[in-house]
Amino acid sequence: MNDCCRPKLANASLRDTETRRVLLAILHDSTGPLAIPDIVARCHGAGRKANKTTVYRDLAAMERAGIVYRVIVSDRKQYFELTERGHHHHFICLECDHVEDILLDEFDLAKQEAQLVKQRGFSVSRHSLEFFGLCKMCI
Amino acid sequence: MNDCCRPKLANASLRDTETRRVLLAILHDSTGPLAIPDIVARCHGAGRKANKTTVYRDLAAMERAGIVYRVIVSDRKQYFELTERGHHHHFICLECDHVEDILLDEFDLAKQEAQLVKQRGFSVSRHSLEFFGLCKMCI
DNA sequence: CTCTGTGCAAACGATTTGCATGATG
DNA sequence: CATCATGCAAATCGTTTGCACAGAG
Repeated sequence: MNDCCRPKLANASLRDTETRRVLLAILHDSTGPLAIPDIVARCHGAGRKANKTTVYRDLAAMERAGIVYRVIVSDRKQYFELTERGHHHHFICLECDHVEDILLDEFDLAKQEAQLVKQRGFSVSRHSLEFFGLCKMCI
Repeated sequence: MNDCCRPKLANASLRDTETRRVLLAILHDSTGPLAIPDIVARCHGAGRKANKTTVYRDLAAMERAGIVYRVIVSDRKQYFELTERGHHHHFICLECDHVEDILLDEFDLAKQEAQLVKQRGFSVSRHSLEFFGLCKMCI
């Protein structure tokens, strides 16, 4: 069932372990980015009693390999999602911390980035756009 | 010198204390949002040996009063800036964590927000847009 | 004088690190 | 069987809380 992950790991010269396969399956089944404590819980729920340290290290390794993406969202927790989901933005509920994907046209953000490079001398590698508010459950 | 802060505190029915005046002066002198550990250090540097707990509480109180704004930027640290700086966006250096203000036209972000409300049923109260990369010092 | 602000120590929660053991390729 | 992955305990670091004392209005 999780066999679809094997090539991803192999391509990245990462060893094929049960924990990594479960992690990828969890991210695959999610409709939005997940925080690590949550991922650890789901891991245990799925019958894989992985240690949190391992989860942190595996996600970091898979991020280095480009398989997962670290989402810089709100304070205090880091979220992860599958890179294959592609670039998009997020809506974050201020009440329950739920994070949901938002797909937008990239309007003139790219142009703005180019301008930053020219005018301020930064090297801009990516951007993130988040909307904050209350989700349907919390309104 | 910090007397300019007094009316702000009074208007918010917050007591006029040395720590609060120093905090406002520090934020006033900064060209971008500051993280609390940094603010505490600057506080001590300015001769006000305020306890970090007090700094956390004062900034929270001033945020409640609308005087300062809590910036949701990267992970693990919360940043603050003066509300009077107005709405803008940020550039964050991935190397040194330096945060700098970015002024952009609000292009169609407002329109996008309205769409979110209509299409997804969220209540959106604000957004944040950040650009990540390397600052001039770190390139 | 009363209520709010402050300091200190301890608690918390996410994340990281060191080290010994286990499994993969 | 060499190398990489894992588990466990302890350390870090930003942040929060409880409680007693001090200062502003």
